[in-house]
Amino acid sequence: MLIGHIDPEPGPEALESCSGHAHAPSPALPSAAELERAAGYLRAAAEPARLRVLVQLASGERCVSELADSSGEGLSTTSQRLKLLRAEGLVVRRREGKHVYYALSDHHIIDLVLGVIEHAREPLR
Amino acid sequence: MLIGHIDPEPGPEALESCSGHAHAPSPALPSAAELERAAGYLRAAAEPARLRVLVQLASGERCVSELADSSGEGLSTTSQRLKLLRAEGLVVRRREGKHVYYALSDHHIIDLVLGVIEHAREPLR
DNA sequence: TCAACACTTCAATGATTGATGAAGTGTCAC
DNA sequence: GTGACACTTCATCAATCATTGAAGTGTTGA
Repeated sequence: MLIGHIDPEPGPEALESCSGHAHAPSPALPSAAELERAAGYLRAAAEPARLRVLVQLASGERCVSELADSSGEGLSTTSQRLKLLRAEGLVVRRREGKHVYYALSDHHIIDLVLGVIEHAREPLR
Repeated sequence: MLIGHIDPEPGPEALESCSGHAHAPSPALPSAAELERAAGYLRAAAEPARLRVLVQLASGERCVSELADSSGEGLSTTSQRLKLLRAEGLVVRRREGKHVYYALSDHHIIDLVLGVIEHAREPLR
């Protein structure tokens, strides 16, 4: 499969204009703050253990000990993971009695998580 | 030392550790390999400098020195970044004379990149 | 009040990562 | 061939990160 780029071909005469900067600049290059924030989302999800938590949360909220049990790791480790995910805005927290329930913060996160998992399941390029 | 897990063996049907909350069993929890691969995609994109490269490539292919110039960093640094992105399968490489052009490998990557940037531009929760 | 429970935070440690200059590879023009 | 150019790889170093036990916080029920 090939590419579906906005600019499909580099141009017939644009073969040597590499050092000329004659390229059309990207439509709206994100600001440094936007890049930082977007990278933060990705970085938070970019670890197998945290990603697994996100996948679990995609089917509904869970409390910390449930997540700890299903991962086979300690409460401290799990709590630290959730803290990071929350700091980046991927999950939200809700206390109910002695338990604290975590859930994905919005549908964007669900899309991101399910999308990347689906991509990982596709046959290799 | 005694503070480990207190659960005796969970019965065949006792899978929840919280107060009897029954939720749908996670539809298809990804395998460890799938999680690793998906996390690899995310990790590769999860850095502002690399993400900026991906955004630039979303509007068309670029050669290494172009990307180095626009980032204000050295060729070596830029090349290492592209190598990582290529190792994770996010970009592809094409040589043409003295130049090497990089492009996003498929539309999934474009969707991922543009999606997360769009998310980062939304108002804060 | 006290004990038990469900987390959370702290601090230390080992592992991973990103940036960089120097050296190496590949291509072109002469 | 030689030199110039466009990268790529190597080796090193500083910074960041994930995990863990211990200690701390908050809630419930006796």
